[in-house]
This record gives sequence, C-alpha cells and structure tokens, in this order.
Amino acid sequence: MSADISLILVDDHPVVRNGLRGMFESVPGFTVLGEAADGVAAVQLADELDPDVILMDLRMPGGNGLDAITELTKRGSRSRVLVLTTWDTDTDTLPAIEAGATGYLLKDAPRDELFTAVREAAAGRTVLSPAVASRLVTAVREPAPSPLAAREREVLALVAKGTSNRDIARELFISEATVKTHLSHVFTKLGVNDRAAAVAKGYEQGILGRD
Amino acid sequence: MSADISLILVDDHPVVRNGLRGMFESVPGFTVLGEAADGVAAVQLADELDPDVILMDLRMPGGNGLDAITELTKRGSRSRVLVLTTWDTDTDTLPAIEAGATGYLLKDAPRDELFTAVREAAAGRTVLSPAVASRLVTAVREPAPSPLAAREREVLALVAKGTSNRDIARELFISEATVKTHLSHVFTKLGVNDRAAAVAKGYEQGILGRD
DNA sequence: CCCGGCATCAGCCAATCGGCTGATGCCGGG
DNA sequence: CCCGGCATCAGCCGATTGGCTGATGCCGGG
Repeated sequence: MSADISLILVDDHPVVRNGLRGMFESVPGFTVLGEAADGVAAVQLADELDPDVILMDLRMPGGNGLDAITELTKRGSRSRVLVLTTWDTDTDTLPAIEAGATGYLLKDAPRDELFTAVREAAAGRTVLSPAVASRLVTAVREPAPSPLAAREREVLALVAKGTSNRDIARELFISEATVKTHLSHVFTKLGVNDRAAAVAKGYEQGILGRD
Repeated sequence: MSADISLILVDDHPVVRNGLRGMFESVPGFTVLGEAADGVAAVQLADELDPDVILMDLRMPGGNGLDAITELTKRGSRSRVLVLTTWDTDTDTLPAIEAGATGYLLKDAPRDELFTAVREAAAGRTVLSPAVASRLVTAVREPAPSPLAAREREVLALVAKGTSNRDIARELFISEATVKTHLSHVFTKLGVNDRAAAVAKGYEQGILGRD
C-alpha cells in the first residue's frame, strides 16, 4: 500500500553498514538511501536525502552520534533516529532518548526485531529492545545519580591514576583542602565512601575510561 | 588456479555475520561455508566443515572465543583462526595469539584489508592490523605485567566495591595482614601504588567490569 | 629435590585519607 | 533578590592505608 521506508545507515564500521544494508535490501519494504561513517556526515546526509529512519551507532570516532541526534532534532528533521548500539551501557541510553532518538536497539537483536523496530520507528512509535527498556525503568526509578561537575571529574580522573590529594592539588593549582572537598562531593554523588570505589563507579558509569 | 578459500563466520551479532557474508560473497575467491553464534558452535562447525579460515569474534555470550581457539588448536584443526574484534583492548590480543590465532583484525578495517587478511591467513601467514601490531610490540617491550592470581582478583574486586581491608578480611575469612599482602602484590603486578589506581587498571585491563 | 608462585599471617610506623565544621565568591534560575 | 550549585580554602582528628621485614605451608615444574 505505502511506499518503501527509506533509511540511511550510520556506523563507523564498514562491516556493520554492509551487514545492515544487506539485511534491508533482502526484504521488501525498505530502501537504503545512503551510509555515513560518522555523526557529521550523518547530519549532512540526512539533510540531503531526508530519510524516514536513520539507523545510527552512538560510538563513533569523529562526529559523536549523540551530537548528531541533537543537531538533527534542532534542525527539526522529520527523520526518526533509531540508535543501534553494540553494547548498551545505560550511560548512553538516556541522553540519546533525551536528544531525540526514537528508539534504542542492541545490535544483537534478531533480524525480525530489527525490521519491526524500523517500521515502528518510521511510524513514529518509540521502540526499545527489552534489555534497554528495563534499564530505562530502573534508571527512572533512581532519580538520576547526578553527574559530576567538571572539576570533580578532573579530580576523579587523577585519583584513578593513583595521584595523591597533595599531588592533585599541585597539578590543578588548587589547595589540598579543595581537592578533598571535591572528592567528598564525588563520593556523595556516586554513593561511595572511598576513592577506590569512586574509581570503580566512574568506570561503571562511563565517566572514566576514555582519556 | 587454486580453489576458493572456504571460511566460517563466528560472531554473536547476526548483523555482523550478515555483513561479513555479504562482503565475501560479493567478490570471487571466497566461499562462506557456515556461521556460528558462539564458540562452542564454532568448534563443532569447524569440525564438520573443515574451513580454510575461521573469522571469529572474541567476545561472545556463551562459548568464549578464546576457549574455542584453544580447543581448535588442541584438536589440531588445520583451520586458520582470524580474530575479528570490535575494539581491541590489548588484554585480548596476546592470549588470542598465544591460543593459536593466526591474525587479529579490527572490525573497522577497510574491506580490502579484510580480504587480504583472509588470503594471508589461508596461506598460513600471520596478519595483524597495524593498530594491533603496534600494541603487540609495546606489550612485548614490557615483559608482560603478569595477570593477577585468583585470590588477588577477589581482593581487588572487593576493593572496587569500597570495602576496607578489615572488611575484606572478614568476607574472605582471612586476616587483615593477608589482605594487605595480596593488595601489595596486586599493586606490584599492576604497576601502581594505591587501591584507586589499582581499580582503574583493573577496569582498563578487563580484570574488573563484569560481575 | 629445590625453587618460585600462591596463600597465609605478624608487627611497626609514617603517610594519607575521609569526615566534620565552617567560610567566601561567583553565577544563573526562579 | 535569594537560593542552590560550583569552586575555592582552613584546621582537626581518628581511621585506614601502604611500605617494610620476616615467616610458614603447599604445590608444581624443572
């Protein structure tokens, strides 16, 4: 009855793009308009091709997926963004949805689920894979553990490197007292009592890990 | 001149398997004999189909890739294993090579590099993507930081949870002195001086993170 | 059979940490 | 205009940590 659902694929891995393309071309009802390897290219492509659905990976070198979604939302693009990620780290989900993603799927979803998701997304309905959905509800249950302030993140990063309070103070050109204050706040916000656990939480929540 | 290179694809993501299959079927010289979604299935499939090359992801739920490689090597399989991973975390590389993998590629390698790699692998030559190769050399430069002993890992895990030495002692039914000894060894092996940095290293090297 | 790695334990001591109380200045939203 | 969050600083004190030296028992490989 209706025309094909048009889509563009955004992922930094050629293999994945190829795989998606193959899957969508193997069944009727979809047309792959194009591919992009990063967020910047994705926004541009979306501008040009105006697809119904954009399948996008979040983690990409150069041209963050999140920024791309934000940008598209800001531009009032009519394209629905379906985030397709490898592993979900509940750190990414919420921001992505807030930024305007219509759905969030894990890459290991079965083919049919993927097709369904794209159709749902094209129709404007929110689609979340079960795993993601459950994470979301638990995330909402907890009032959001609050993210760290810029300075607090800096301190935590140094702590993770084994830097003592005194040396952190030196490195950041502030007093040791201030370092301790920052750290206390970090502890409170992360719900821990010592630097070791804070570092663990930092990794767990994606605050640390990419330097 | 020679027959096609036969291969099987092992990855838990249908999308990735599909993508690889598509790529290898789009050019002459390759025949995809089959696919598997985990290490156990991979070993079985390799037994049945005796492929020239096995393209394998390491991180898979149920049936670890590393174990699969070990098993294949033990069985004296003639198949060359090419590890194809998403992100390389130098934690995986060495064990994989030691276990008998012929090569180690990142999934974001360009198509041609992939094809070349498979041909090289089929010919029995070791292939490493440049990024991996450089990691390897630096890893060899450092005499291998040595992995942690079982008990040491337990202690580190508790440290990451913010447990004090005294409480760790209680939880493991050992004395506090022993805990400190273990921790000292952990510090030495990880090349750090305090628990916070140890936790960071733990995450960085994949010792911590999956509980 | 010896050595090295693992796991266990003791005691000492200085350094570091974490909690607590209390303060100041800036900025942005209500 | 006030309040809350951020960033800065101080001092005190008990608790915890980490380094050091030294020891014992078990096990497995050379």
